[in-house]
Amino acid sequence: MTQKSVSSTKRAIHELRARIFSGDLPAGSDHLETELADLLEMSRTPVREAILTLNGQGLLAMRPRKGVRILPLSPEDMAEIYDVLTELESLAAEQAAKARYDDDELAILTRAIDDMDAALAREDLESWSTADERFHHELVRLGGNTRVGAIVEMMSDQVRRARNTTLYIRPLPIKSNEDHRAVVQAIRNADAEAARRIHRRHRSETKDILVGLLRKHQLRFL
Amino acid sequence: MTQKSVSSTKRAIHELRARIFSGDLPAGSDHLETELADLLEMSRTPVREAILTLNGQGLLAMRPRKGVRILPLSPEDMAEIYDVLTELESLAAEQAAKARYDDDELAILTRAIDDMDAALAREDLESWSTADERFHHELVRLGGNTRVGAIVEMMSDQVRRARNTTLYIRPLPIKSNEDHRAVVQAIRNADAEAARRIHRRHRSETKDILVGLLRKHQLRFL
DNA sequence: GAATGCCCTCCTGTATACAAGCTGAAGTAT
DNA sequence: ATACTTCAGCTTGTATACAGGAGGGCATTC
Repeated sequence: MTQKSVSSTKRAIHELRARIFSGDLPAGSDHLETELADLLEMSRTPVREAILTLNGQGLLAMRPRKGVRILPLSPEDMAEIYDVLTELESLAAEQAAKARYDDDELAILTRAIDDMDAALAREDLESWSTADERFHHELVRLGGNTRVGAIVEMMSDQVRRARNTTLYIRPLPIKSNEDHRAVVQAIRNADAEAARRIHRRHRSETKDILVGLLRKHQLRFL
Repeated sequence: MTQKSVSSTKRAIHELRARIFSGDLPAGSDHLETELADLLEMSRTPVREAILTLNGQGLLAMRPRKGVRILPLSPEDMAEIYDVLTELESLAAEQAAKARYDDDELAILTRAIDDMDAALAREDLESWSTADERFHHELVRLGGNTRVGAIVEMMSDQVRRARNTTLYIRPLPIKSNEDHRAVVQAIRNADAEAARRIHRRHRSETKDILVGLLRKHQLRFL
């Protein structure tokens, strides 16, 4: 059973990611390789490979002899990441508009928007959040640049914890869907410049809100 | 001598990178872990860790049982990467302008520009290329966003081989420095919008030239 | 001659062994 | 009391052992 259906390394990556996002492995905490190996019930080797991978994705840092540190997120980190997301997602919006997708292909976007509306009506922030994430993810996919996709995913992972925290202290994102609809409309009209501009402003505003929130609530490290 | 001054894993990463860039490990070629371990005169473990790292950086792909493939670069890849570079570097230019650096701090940029001029006068393309790289790297550094820095470096690495190839078939980049100077001037004037716009156009033009070149010369995989 | 199936090789994934050097603590000297 | 030194333990980095299974080649059959 040396090679099972899914490799231990992959399991380690997924398990560790899940535990980081859930706060099970809290931001700022240190963990020895052996500790994590015991936790995941496997040897150090696949754990080490997972650590190396997650290190490359900016989720943790390897600090020789002090264990791996689950990287905390400061307001400055949040600002950096949202600046990257702003640039790359608005590029994606522009490219999606140029690709001239038909309504069928844009249906996932409008469905995500509808889901967000529904979730907001129920004040179900979890659902709103996942639908919002779906919208942005799908937008990037339609942009068609696989590198942009990979980078955006990585950056989204890095802010995931903070996103969950701010979700309940941020103002209700009621205006958000106006922007989303406008972006989709611009894409539908093949108005690349508008798609870019609108999405850019949208993301930029989100950044200001979230970073402001972290600063205001003194959430220095999430 | 289990832990020497610099770890085997780091050596493996650097050696492999160097050999990939030099073409010693050619694009598209496959290599078994054992083969690379023999080549670098170390055991499979650090080689494997290096492979994992470089895989995360998009330089090679792990293909179970077929060895690691040194990833070739298609014109489409080139286009993707330059689109990312265009967005993120122009963000950096914008931010650098907002940071209000004084002439001393911008000196590295102007020096890089002068070096490019000098290299061009001698038709020394190698030197021009390294100076150009210095300019872009420094611009990103002045932008102050560490994530942008990391991503740009990663993307630059991915196109490094192709860059070297196109260097000798592309038109002499004589107009390039006009743009570079204009960007620096905009940063000096704290004109963030201009810095962004000029650098954006500059990068976008470079993209068109290089991607066009690859297509024209049928360099499908570099 | 082509197709199918079986077998063997060999590569990879994982566990384990091991040594080296850092860290922190304890003890000593000033 | 503070600073310096030494020592022991522990973590990590690296090597190695090992098994499972995939892929390719060869043989057999139609």
